[in-house]
Amino acid sequence: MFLLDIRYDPKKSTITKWIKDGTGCKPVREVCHPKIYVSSTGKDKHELQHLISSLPGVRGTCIEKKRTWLGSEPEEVLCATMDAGSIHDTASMLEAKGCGLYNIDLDPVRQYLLECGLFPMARFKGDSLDDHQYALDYEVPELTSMRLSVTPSRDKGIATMDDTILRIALEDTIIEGEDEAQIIERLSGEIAVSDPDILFTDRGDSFDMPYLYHRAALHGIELQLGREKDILPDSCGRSYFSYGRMLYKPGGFTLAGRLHLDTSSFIFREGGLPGMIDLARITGIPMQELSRLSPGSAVTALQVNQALRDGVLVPWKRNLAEYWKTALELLIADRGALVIEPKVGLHENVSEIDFASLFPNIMVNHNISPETVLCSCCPDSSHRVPFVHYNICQRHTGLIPRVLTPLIERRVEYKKRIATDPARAEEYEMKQNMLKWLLVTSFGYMGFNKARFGRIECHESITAYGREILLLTMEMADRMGFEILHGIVDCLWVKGHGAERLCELMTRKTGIQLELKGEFRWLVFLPNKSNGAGALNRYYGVMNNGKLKVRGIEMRRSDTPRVIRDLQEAMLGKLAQAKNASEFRMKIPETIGVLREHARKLLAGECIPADLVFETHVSRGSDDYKQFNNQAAALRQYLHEGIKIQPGQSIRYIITDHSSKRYQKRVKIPELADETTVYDRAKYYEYLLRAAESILLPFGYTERRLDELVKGKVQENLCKYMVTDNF
DNA sequence: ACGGCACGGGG
DNA sequence: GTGTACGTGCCGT
Repeated sequence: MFLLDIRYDPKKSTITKWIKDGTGCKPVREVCHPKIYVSSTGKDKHELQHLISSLPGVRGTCIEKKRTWLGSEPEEVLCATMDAGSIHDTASMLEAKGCGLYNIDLDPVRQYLLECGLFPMARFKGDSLDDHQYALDYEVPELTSMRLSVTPSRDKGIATMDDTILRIALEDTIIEGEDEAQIIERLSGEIAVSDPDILFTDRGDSFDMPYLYHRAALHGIELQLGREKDILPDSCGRSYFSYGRMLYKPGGFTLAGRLHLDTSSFIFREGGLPGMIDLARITGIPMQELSRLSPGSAVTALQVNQALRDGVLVPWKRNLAEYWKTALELLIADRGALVIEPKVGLHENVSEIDFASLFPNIMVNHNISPETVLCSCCPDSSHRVPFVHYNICQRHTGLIPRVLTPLIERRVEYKKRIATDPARAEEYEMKQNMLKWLLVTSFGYMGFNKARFGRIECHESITAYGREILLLTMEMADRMGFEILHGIVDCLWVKGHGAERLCELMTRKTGIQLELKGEFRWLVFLPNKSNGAGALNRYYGVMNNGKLKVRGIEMRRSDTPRVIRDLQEAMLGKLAQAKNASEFRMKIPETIGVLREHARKLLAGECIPADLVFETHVSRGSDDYKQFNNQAAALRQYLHEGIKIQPGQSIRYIITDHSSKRYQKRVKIPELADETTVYDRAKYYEYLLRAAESILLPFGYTERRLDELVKGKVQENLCKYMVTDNF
């Protein structure tokens, strides 16, 4: 028997556990009230307890000994068992009275699991747990799954909620017909009969699910896709700022007793089902919630779980959004990682070397955690952070290292098994990849002003150690006769032979694995187009195994139309045939030929609309754009069709007349395009030249020269002359 | 010239 | 329920 899913109903204060065994999946319910904690800070404890006991929604109170911050001694605090619906009002009132409040926004499901020592996908024997949360070898239930997708009639070209359902595909079954109500009823029937554990969709929360329930409601049908009456999301989604840009998260259509998983969600894409199950087990986050989260939330969950197990309460962070760094703080934070400007141009015999999980390893090796950096118990410690000279606790291992150490070890073990257990290599690869992402995000969280267990001094300390390690590596490389071409954060590009030796030496010296990522037959670092200096993260090259590595240029961007991507791929394809630098130079004229052919096709109007589409995420609503750009024009066009795009959602458009100030003329939404739609050839040609320039700029080819070459004003042999002269 | 707007990286 | 900051290119005013 396995714990497939678990959810909380705040109205009825009940936990429902969905237990799967050989015969099916059944709900087991129990009443459960979440707990909150209150510290009295100077007031009389018993008077406060008396007051809280009398508040509405409070089921009971008691006094417990807990730590109110990492590393502090346990003290007496009040614990109130609550109706979930009353928590926020009660907390606000007590906060206004000057009380400290804890565990306020802890999900009741996670509280419950932690208290019972349970976790998603855990195995039972009878009534008792027969599993271990952090086990590496565990049994996974045999899960049955079906893929669901809905096709709307697209009456206006673009899919809308007003379209009738054209067709529903449920795994191999196609449901279609004249009568929409019948289609919906048949879907319900098919799912009830097949009774799958998982329903896979492609972005089902964004379209398929809300659309299906909306159509069902129009016919007065109460659609049920879960194993019990569905609970629909009460909000239709929200936009939020993350990763430096606006994102949009639709309301989650999670089902009762059946897992609705989106195959294009980040966690599924990166970890697949094995990675997601592994992560659900160790974080204690149920599969359906987990599939809708970012790895940062998984990291937070691990930290919160560890803190709670240590008897530490989680402070309520209620004004999370209203905090901006001051200029001084920004100055401090700015002393980030080390960057060496790349040497622009073509290079041979280059090795890329890179420290594995540098920042997580630094946090573990140097015990970096909010309560250990600048701790008050060892102010005179000789263990100091380089450059900033903070003292670090020598007596206690911090929360962050205690969370990270098992993750690092788990990943190392999975990586080992990829090699030793080829039959399950793919599964272990997905699991280790998922863990890699947790490690990557664990660093950024330290400097994140909204993180529960973040602290800017930790962030600074980590980058300080990072700088020291990279500087040491550069010194060693220099002494061994390598030329340093470029370096960034945890990675160096060095010119010379025998980089393995350098890796071995530095691994031994730092205790962190320095890996030889690859040796390049040749490598081109590209200049910044505005000032000509070496651009960080813009380069391409061919490794010894023949694989092309490309970073930063147009073809790597998600908003680049296919025509541009195709051009760059074709040009680089030619260059990739070169075995060394001199062959590379000989290949350049061929890339001009490639450009000429692509340009001819484009200017002749032979490109198909699908290849011309720009797809971007909008950061604001249609009215909030200060400038009339392509995005604003496309948004207006969507709105004209009755479609409201939320900030963070993506739009698609083709440029039809880039200089036009009229939104209907400037761009065209591809679904609305017809035979009369004509793309802006001059503009796309300009983009084509720029994309070619991105690749060839170090060799003297500017956009203008490329234009002349394409149009045939300059002879090709002249450009050959230029090339050989360039080095 | 300068501000507005969007996207990247990792293995 | 939520990673930062920054580099880069291109566009509009």
